[in-house]
Amino acid sequence: MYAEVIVDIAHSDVDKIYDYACDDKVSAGMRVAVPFGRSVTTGFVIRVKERSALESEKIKRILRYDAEPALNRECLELAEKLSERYRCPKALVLRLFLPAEMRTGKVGEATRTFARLTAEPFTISPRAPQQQALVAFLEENGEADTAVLRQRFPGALKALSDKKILLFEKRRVFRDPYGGLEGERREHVLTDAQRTAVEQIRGSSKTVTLLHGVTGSGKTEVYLTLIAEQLAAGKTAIFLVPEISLTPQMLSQLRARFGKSAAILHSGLSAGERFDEWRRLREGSARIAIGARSAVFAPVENIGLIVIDEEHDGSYSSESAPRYNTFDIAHLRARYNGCKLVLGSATPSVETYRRAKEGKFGLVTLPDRINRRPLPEVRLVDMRREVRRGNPSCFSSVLRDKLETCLARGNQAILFLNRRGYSQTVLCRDCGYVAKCRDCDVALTYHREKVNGAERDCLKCHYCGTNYHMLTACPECGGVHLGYTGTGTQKVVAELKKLYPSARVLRMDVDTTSGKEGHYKILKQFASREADILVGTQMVAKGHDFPSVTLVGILDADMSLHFPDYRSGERTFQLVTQVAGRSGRAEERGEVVLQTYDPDNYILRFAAKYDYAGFYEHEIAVRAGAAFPPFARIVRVMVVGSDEKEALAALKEVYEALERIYLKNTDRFLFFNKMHAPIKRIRNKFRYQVLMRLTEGSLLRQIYAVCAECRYRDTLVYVEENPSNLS
DNA sequence: AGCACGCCGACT
DNA sequence: GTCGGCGTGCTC
Repeated sequence: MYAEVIVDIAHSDVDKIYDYACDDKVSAGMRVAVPFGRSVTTGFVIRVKERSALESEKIKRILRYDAEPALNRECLELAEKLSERYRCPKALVLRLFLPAEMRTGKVGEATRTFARLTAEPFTISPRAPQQQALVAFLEENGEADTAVLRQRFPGALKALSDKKILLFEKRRVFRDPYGGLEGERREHVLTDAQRTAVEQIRGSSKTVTLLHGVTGSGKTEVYLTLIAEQLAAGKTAIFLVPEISLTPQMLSQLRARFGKSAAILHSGLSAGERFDEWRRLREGSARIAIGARSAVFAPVENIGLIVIDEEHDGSYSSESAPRYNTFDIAHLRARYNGCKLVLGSATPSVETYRRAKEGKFGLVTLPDRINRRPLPEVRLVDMRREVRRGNPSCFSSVLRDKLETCLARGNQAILFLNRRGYSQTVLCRDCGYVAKCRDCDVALTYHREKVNGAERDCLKCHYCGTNYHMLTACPECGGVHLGYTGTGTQKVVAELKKLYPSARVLRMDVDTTSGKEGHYKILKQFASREADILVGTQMVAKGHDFPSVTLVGILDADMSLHFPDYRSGERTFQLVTQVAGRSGRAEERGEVVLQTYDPDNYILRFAAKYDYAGFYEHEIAVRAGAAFPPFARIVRVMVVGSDEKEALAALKEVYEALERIYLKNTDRFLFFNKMHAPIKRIRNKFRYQVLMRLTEGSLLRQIYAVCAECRYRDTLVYVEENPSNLS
């Protein structure tokens, strides 16, 4: 027998099939160890065959193989498609299907030792109550984990073991990442609207259905009902959420509902736990995979439903090779399994909503919050008038009034500002110098933090993370008149403390949420009312449910509006709607103050009225008029390298190859040019781009092929489709 | 990815 | 004369 093997080396030179001799126990999908060159490598069997076309003296033998296949038929076919589609080595795609722990081999199977009583007769001294108790415990339970026994009956375990009264057995166990996270089981009563939604999705003839429900409309209950149905029918399910939504509350809710049939794959797990969750799915003892983007590759078979919650969320696109899109993978898997794919959002992406309106996707709507609770009222505040009235602070007088009322009533408030640090930039008022990072073409942000009670200030690069000492004088002209522009979350907190010394303020941004449970700690503190005001960046906008929050302040709604990106309007609408949705989720009606320098902006106007349909109609007309996606495709080829000369050579080569495509197909191009990337350098790597706008996608294959050909020692060339970030 | 082979510069 | 630089090419 011969096995066709892909070696687990992510390099295009070795991205081909190698034949190895093997015995008949080897099957497709298995991981194998093979001699390769003069070393031994891991590989994946993609096919087994009777004979090989190669001369037999060239063929080596498989050294070792796993007991059972790690990858099923579906994974192998999907991997093949994806490596074609993204023009990347098959090894790179195959890795997506396996937990990283499996490759590094650092994690083994966990074992526990279980003890039971011997069948031989024995007696125990009445003077040893611990030993008596342990024996009684085992008589009742049959057997028990020695770790438990050691803890409950200290000392007795060793004594009984020495007397040969106990028999031990070592067994493989799955690590349980939820230690004590049992959550309480509760009734799941659907509202009429939810029941109708469930029926509509169930009855739809379409593979993909968009569940468009306003914030607080109870979409999660709809997903869970549909998932439970599939489990009852003996099928499996995949439930995808943005990483940040995997809060302990959500996990315990899922655990309470689905018990151990749910496997949760998230970044907070230890390597061993993640590995075991993956194995429980592969072996079928867990049948729902819940997790962020990468869980779309979960090793489940016979899928009955795939859900992508918060469908519009940017975290569903992979930022590193292979740059896959979660929806594409989910769609392929749904079609392979003949099951439904549900996309849920209060603010669907324009692209998704368009496909739903055109009838390509089913469309199901939850127009009201649960129990018809009203959405919070949004007040647009014109910050230009505040400035004219002599209020230079980042809080309008309206916001201050409402904050005072909110605090006086014992409620909580959330203030949202999408900029971390204290001030955005530091500049010299004498010569105009702006502090910049040494390794990036980026202005530094001023940070002022309390560390162990002492104020510490520094300059931080938000692209590479480097810290610099704060300036005392301008390095260019020696001037000492330094100025600060742009307010960040740290400054907001400082101002709040000045205005309301007794208010307890928490800050949530990447600087306060380090560590694997960083988010959770802050959210828990706020939920248990250890603080009155939560100040944060966009991470405060996502799906949290704080019943006491009755006021949301959006300090600078224009920030994301003026990003040089065709999706900035869409993103602003989503952000404003999502963060506004945090207000008034319980009995008391919520309020939102939306501060802007552009109060007539249509995006903000529609967001203030929660008018998604209005926003969509306007936005789609703008996109059609300007020939932007979904009416065109933006393709950016990035050339990134630390050697400027080599990067430029790569740019020249790839540009010339792309130009040949362009010249043959000018009718399909709306734009074609090469240039510096807007940020010319990040982490000391020079960045260039070829930017294209195409009328349709048929040339993409050629573009990917051209980039795959362009190989340099130290320069990366890659393709981005409709990039969400053009920096 | 490794690792060998192979062809040109400064050294005991 | 040799040691060693890393460009090029191969691994079933």
